[in-house]
Amino acid sequence: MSTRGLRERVRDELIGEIKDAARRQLAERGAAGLSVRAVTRELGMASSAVYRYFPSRDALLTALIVDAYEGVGEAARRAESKIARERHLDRWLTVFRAVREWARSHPHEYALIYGSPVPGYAAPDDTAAPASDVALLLAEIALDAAAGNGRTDGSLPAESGGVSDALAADIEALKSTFPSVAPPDLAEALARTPTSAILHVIDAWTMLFGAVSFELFGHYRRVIDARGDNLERLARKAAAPLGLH
Amino acid sequence: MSTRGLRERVRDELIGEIKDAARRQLAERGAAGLSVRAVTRELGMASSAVYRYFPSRDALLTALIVDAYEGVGEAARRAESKIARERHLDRWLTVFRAVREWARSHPHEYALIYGSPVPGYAAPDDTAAPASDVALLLAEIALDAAAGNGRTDGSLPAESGGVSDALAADIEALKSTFPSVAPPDLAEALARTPTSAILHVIDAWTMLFGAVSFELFGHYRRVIDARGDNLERLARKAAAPLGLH
DNA sequence: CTAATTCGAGAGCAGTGCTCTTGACAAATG
DNA sequence: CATTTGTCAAGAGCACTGCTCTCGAATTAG
Repeated sequence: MSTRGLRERVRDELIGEIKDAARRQLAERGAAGLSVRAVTRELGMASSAVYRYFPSRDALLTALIVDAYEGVGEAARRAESKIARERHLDRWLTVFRAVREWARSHPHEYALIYGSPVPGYAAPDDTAAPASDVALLLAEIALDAAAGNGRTDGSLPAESGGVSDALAADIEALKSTFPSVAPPDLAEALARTPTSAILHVIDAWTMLFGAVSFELFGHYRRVIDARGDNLERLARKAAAPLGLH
Repeated sequence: MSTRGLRERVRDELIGEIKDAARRQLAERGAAGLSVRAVTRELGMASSAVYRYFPSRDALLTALIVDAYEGVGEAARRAESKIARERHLDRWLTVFRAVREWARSHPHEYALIYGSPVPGYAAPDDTAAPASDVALLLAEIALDAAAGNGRTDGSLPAESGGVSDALAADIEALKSTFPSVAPPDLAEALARTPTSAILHVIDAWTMLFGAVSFELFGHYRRVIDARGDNLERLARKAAAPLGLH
């Protein structure tokens, strides 16, 4: 029993070491420059040994993708948790800032998840939850703010018009997927949230990563230098339609 | 004279054939799978011959990047030019739609310019103009709309607050770069445009490519299916602060 | 017509992902 | 305790990559 557990533990440890070395390589040379041979050289093992643990180079990259999603999500959540709960706008802005900071300090890992998709990478189901983490965090803050603003039902303001039937149906369908990626109370509250408010959160999520990607991928070069200031301004703009000021 | 011109013409033609073959490869296997040997196989020449025309594989990719920038820009401009000039919102929405359509029909070329940057690629100066083409088109439409709305000075409404000094200074600096990327009359009109309006255009530009990237890179999977409808809604949202309805 | 330049082809180098075989070691079974 | 079974790392090897160099052939310039 314990012997078998030990064997598995050694295996898990080695998998961890491989991933760590691969992450170092990734940070230095980028995804295209990640070589399993270089990884094994760093670890002092034969290149073929890696294939006992990862079926292919792409599989190793996929493992790093999952970790990276958890990395951004945790960074955002950790920063946001330090802000007083009733300071809703501060919490919202903190999420934007934390994502940007994580991206700037892990540029290649960020590019791995929000840049061009890896060819052989078909998003596994266990990626769904961590990938939507930041969006859910934004939704949670928006809900808290609505509740704090005296709306006893805790719901966000509804708007009419501008939303096609197909899009409205999509959001209805989305609501039914929340229980599998969010805690029950949040999922339930979101199910009661108007479609327009959920769309505003999706917009904010899109704007956040759109702006961070533009910054990291060089599209703001010779356009905007004060990119932190710009993101904060954008965050406020995205928050306004949700009643967050 | 004519002989030398002929020689150069042959050279330019071959460069074109290499790029075409490379583009085909790019469309099939993506940027990571682009191989100069495969390109030369398709053209029936030796792999080493390519290096007479492109110093490296990355240089070949860079050439494709420049072409791709021109491709989106032209697609947007061509679609927008077919809309009656006074239908400002239609022109605006058409730009959004055209960029999305181009991206969906050239996914790998889109990923090349708006996805993770190519490692050995340092944006050359001749990329600056085509890269900002879509943003300038959006700005032009916003200006036309403001002029059509009876503002005789053709300027967009100014807003106060929310813009840091550093960011405002960036936009002032940006205004001085317009003459080198935009036609004189547009550059002049933009120089007279309030900072807040220019920021709204930059936001729209960010939102457009943020949403298209999210769609193409799979982040809207299991979130939104009616992505065309969603982009149109986002386009209207981005247009509103510019007085475009 | 000759000299200089340009060009394509081929060989070759160092590197890659990945497969297969071989032999050592540990775990479970008799 | 001895034997079988399964796991593992290592090494050789294949097909491929980007890229360099050399060597003739073709073309241009003087």
